[in-house]
Amino acid sequence: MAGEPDGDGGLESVALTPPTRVTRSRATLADVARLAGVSAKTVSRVFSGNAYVADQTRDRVMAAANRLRFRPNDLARSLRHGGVANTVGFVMGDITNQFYFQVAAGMERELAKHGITMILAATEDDPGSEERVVETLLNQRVRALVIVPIAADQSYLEGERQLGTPVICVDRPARNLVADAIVLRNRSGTADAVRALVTNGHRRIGFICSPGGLYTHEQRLAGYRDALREAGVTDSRRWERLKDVDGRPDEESARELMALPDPPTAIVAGNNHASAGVIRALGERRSEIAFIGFDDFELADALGISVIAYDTLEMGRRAALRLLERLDDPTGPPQHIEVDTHVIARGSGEIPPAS
Amino acid sequence: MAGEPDGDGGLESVALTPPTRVTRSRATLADVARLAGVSAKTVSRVFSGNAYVADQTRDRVMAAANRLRFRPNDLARSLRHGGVANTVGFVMGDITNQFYFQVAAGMERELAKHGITMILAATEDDPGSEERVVETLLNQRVRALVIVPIAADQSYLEGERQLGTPVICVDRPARNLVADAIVLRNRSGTADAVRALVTNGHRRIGFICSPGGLYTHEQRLAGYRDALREAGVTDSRRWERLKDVDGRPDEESARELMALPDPPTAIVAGNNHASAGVIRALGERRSEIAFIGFDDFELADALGISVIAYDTLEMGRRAALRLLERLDDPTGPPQHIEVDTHVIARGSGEIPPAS
DNA sequence: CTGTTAGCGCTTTCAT
DNA sequence: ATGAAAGCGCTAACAG
Repeated sequence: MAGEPDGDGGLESVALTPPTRVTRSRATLADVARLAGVSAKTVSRVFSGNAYVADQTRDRVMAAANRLRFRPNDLARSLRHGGVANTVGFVMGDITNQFYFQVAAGMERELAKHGITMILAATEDDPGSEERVVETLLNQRVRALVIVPIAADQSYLEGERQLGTPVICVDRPARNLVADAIVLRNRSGTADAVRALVTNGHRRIGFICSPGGLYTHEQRLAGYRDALREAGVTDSRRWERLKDVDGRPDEESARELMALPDPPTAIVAGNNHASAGVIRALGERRSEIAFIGFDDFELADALGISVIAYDTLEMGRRAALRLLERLDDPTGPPQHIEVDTHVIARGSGEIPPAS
Repeated sequence: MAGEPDGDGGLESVALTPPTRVTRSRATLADVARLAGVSAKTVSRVFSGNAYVADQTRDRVMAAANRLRFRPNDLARSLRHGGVANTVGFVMGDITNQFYFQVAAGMERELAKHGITMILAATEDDPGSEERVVETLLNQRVRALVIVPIAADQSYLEGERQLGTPVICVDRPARNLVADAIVLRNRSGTADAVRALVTNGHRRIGFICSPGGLYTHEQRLAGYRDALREAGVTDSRRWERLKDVDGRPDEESARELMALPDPPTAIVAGNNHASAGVIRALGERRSEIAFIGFDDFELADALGISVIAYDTLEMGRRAALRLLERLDDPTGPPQHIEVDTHVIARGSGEIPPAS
């Protein structure tokens, strides 16, 4: 029992710490202070950085800290410091959707620069779970919340906002809550694509997108209609296929359009799932019918597929920047920020109508 | 200025909330206790769930809590509870790589079932930043660490492990650290694909993959060689193109192979970047040369590209499960877990050699 | 069933 | 430049 089996004697007679505990527990500020022969506050000063500590004292503290593998406890630090952690919560929808993760990536990069870490949570696109998930994050005292709203209503967050927790919505605006929103240029972005097709001579242009009812999809549908109205096409409803309306998956919708007596000469997909469906449906006829899809995807360039693209990382970055501004100054009206979209011409969207 | 321009007046006179305080601060347990006329501990019991509290008392507490918008502070709770938070840290490499995010997704889903939240951090594939990033997480007292190792050595984590923080490595094993590892069946998975090509009559099979030096890529290369050796092909080195060896990007490597006097009749790509390069290089000749790529990708099915696939979510899930086991029982030897891979035949890999 | 006391690890006063 | 005491919000360990 006695005898210092681990040979840490020999140094400046540090018999201060108990010999050999079976489960060595983590060293605390006080442990370091004891070993260094200073007060806890001095150790605190060394680790907080911004304070006057004599170089010699600092060295002694650091030596003791390293020896004990001391690691400051951010939990305690945060608690003492107003009870707010140095974290930000991000509430995504379907966690396997890479769009959300790209947003998360953009956020993380920006937040990391400011020493803020990100806590992740997912609603799995279940409206009912949103409030519960948000609560988990709030209980962890995140400094701000970035969410992709899925519940019908975000008014439950009003109290938090008043308590000083900024809420930033991504991809869709919040409902019944004063919050900043970072969304895509959905409507005019889609209109741009349709206009390009019209310019190229197309008049019969299909629009395929499911599910309906989502903010983004509604906006894109509106953009599609805008452009066709401008072009004087009055019967565009005939070419619209929205799953919630007709209950058909996108691929089938595309086949259906192609089977019409006067099939569309061009098709626009409202998201990348719809794109996949259309591309499958087109099959060998990919070179006959023009196609543009909303959302870029891997290898789309290698395959010559034109898309309405945007910088997903940028969305996250903007969310993070807005959030940092809010932390600095919580006042001011909510901002509605649109992230730009642009049509990338890769071939499929430039196919002229077969005459 | 006055006059409620937006007309949200007229609703049920909601003057319950105090008029307008400039900075209302967050309610604490003590506040709730005071309002409910009970002790703090009783409120604590109500919110911890597992304790005997009279129904009537509970109701009174809940009423007070709701009135004050009370929200338990997990920071304080964790501090009191051994100073360990209910979080797990995940250290990814390049945060924009969707592979890592799929892993994160699988983890999140499993951890969420156990009420554990995930904190995210990225090394951006910079070996030098790994230790710093890990430190940030450890200071937040995560209960466990899941990392995609990038630094040359993980021995700096040995102390933490001894202190009871499990470390799980994903995609690559750790070096100089006792830690569980969840990796893909890289070697035999690649061999499977090459064997399928051989069975189909191919003998000249190219392998393209960059960068070299990574564990995963080395394993896959070894699998490729295994299968060719089995088939009695002795000059396979001629068909290998590894960026760190020849400094060429994958697409160029593929063109180079195709330009040989006796070009390969089949090509295997060692990761999805390499796949993109090969597909670009193949271009119109996609129907002549067989191709199989490691890593599945979006729309690969729609495009008829055969791949060596695996369940990325499963990787994350396995990491989470292993982690939960370790939390229960920190002892036991490190496990090396391989997640299965399988060849998905979609056409490109089944093209016979041109004779 | 409920309350009191003490303290988790740290930092903010205020001294010195 | 350093230290002592108090307390952030919560919960074990005891009472009662």
